Amino acid sequence: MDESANLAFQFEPALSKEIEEFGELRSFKDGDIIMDYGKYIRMMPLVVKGTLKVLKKDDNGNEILLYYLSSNETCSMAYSCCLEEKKSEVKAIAEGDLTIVAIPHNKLDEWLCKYPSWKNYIMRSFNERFSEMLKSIESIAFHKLDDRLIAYLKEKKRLSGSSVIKASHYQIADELATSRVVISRLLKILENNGKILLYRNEIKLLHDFD
Amino acid sequence: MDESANLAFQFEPALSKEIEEFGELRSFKDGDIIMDYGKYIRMMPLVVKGTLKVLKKDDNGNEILLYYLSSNETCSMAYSCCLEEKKSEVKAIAEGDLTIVAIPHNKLDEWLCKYPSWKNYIMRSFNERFSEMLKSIESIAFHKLDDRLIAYLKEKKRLSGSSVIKASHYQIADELATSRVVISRLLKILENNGKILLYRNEIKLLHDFD
DNA sequence: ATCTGATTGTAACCAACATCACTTTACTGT
DNA sequence: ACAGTAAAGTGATGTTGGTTACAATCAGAT
Repeated sequence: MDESANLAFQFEPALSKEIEEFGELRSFKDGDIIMDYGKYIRMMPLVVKGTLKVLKKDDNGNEILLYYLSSNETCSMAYSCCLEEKKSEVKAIAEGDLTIVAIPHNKLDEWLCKYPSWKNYIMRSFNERFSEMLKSIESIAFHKLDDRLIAYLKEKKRLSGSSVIKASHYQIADELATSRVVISRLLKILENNGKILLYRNEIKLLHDFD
Repeated sequence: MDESANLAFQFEPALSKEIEEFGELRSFKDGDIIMDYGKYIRMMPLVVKGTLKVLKKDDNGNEILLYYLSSNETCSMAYSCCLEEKKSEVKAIAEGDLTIVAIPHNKLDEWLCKYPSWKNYIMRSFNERFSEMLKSIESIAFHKLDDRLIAYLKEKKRLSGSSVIKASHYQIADELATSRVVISRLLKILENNGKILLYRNEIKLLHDFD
């Protein structure tokens, strides 16, 4: 289990060994669903490589982006769900190629007391997720759509490492919980201001994209 | 430490004893600040009696309500902050009379492995807070202000156990991150529809308040 | 009793965004 | 090359909620 080596660095050797032994390395392709609404979760995913997108849907079927998980991060929601054998309240989708280590649920609790580095990792994850959710709330409650769109594009750039973002206006609208028409309009304004270039299923961020 | 007896029921006896020994019972009055932005948190509050209001403020000074904590609940944010000696990202205010048990931060980690009931309590708390935050995001992102106002009034009723809500329009506006004028308008509509009665600093929910 | 400040009511106006309707463009498979 | 489909552009129009401004009302202090 070579690829998980980058995960290992932050864990004590004995734990790394256990992760190698009990964790299952799994690969996914763009759009594959790792967690889904109402489904039970029996393993906790640690992201080794790639990006995992976490979404929340309401009763009317509207979906909104909660946060992205990248290398070495994990989904705290999954953790709680695993422990209590609860159904998932969120959906997690692979964004591009994705590799995770699936930790079986019975190990989670065991390791918590056995390995301080695991406990710290879990606690830090909880904390990071809270922060992300707070940012999310702040963004939705206080910022206008154009700001949120810019923040969204920046985040995409950061995660992909590329200033070319591959997504349709429709997908973006979905993740920001608005309509395609609105996104098209705002993107067009950004293009007119010389911030981006628009292509089909592709947005190129220009140099002075702040 | 008599009043914490209601907390005790869910913990194993040995832990209850430790809570009695190391926890400090504290009382607050309406409006007292238990946690504040940027301040370090050196103890974790368990709510014994009353209600604790948890808020988040953005850079521009806008504040929004995250959730309420009532009896036997605790603030997971505080937990993470305590562990890592981090500054608080949220503010917690007493809503009416409030009694808490303050758990010193050095015990948190110790008990986690020592007492399974403590670990379960903490994990359940994390989970509940995540759910609350998800609800909050859902509410802000997908529901219109009138729905959110109704939900807010219902929650107030649930927490206080009374269908008379004591709050000014201004306070409500603050917690829903909008302006006083807007809240006054919506409340007046509810009154005209026979759902509520308005008084100064007081709102009476009528029977068919759905 | 009167003054003062906080609270509430209300009208008018505006910006942001949603929604609808339709056109144009770009890609895909045959 | 052409049809079919998905994506994107764009105008018109309605709704929600934010803002400003001002009047009316109430409660507590002097």
